[in-house]
Amino acid sequence: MKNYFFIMSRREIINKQFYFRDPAIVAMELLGKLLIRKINSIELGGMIVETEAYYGVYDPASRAYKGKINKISKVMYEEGGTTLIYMVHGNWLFNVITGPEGTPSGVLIRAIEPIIGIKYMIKNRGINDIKNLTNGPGKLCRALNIDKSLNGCKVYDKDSPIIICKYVTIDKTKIMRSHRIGVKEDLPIPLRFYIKGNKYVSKY
DNA sequence: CTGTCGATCTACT
DNA sequence: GTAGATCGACAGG
Repeated sequence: MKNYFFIMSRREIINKQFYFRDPAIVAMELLGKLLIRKINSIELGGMIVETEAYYGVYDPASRAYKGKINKISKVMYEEGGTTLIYMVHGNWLFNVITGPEGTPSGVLIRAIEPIIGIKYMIKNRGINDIKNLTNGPGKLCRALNIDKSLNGCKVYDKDSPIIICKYVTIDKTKIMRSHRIGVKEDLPIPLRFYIKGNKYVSKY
């Protein structure tokens, strides 16, 4: 745990207003932030290196495209900074809601770089390969022991089991964007953001 | 690359 | 009750 004191000295939870903005802006600015999962007294976490933005009702790839039709799309209407977790293809995916209450948009966290509690993540994932620990949306949920019981948490609340903190600032020239992965019908603008050259990004 | 396994929800029998 | 769909992961060739 070589950077432990550095990390702790930097720890500062991002305020609620951060999430009350356009999902693409939030997705971009979440790169380089620290995602921390608290389980009793232990902590697991890492730096966010890949995200995707989703625009509620205007977005055919969004679960809220057809309105408040199920549990997932209802959570999307909650206020910014709320967690949204749902199952796809047998994997939990972790999202953070953006915008004020009533605007169904959010950011999918696709990959993190493991930093805190790596040995516990190895245990949760059942593999030793560090670079494959959290380089995918389903993988990072398993590594951090995230499931639907964590739906509706506030990532800006210090007592929440999942929080997001300031960490490092990513140089604009290192922020790359592309089209989203796995969606059948994407919007014309690229909404996937990732850190150039980071080896924990899921693809490319 | 290709197929299989996967947990949950929806929409029909 | 169960088939079908879904923003993945993995093993195998």
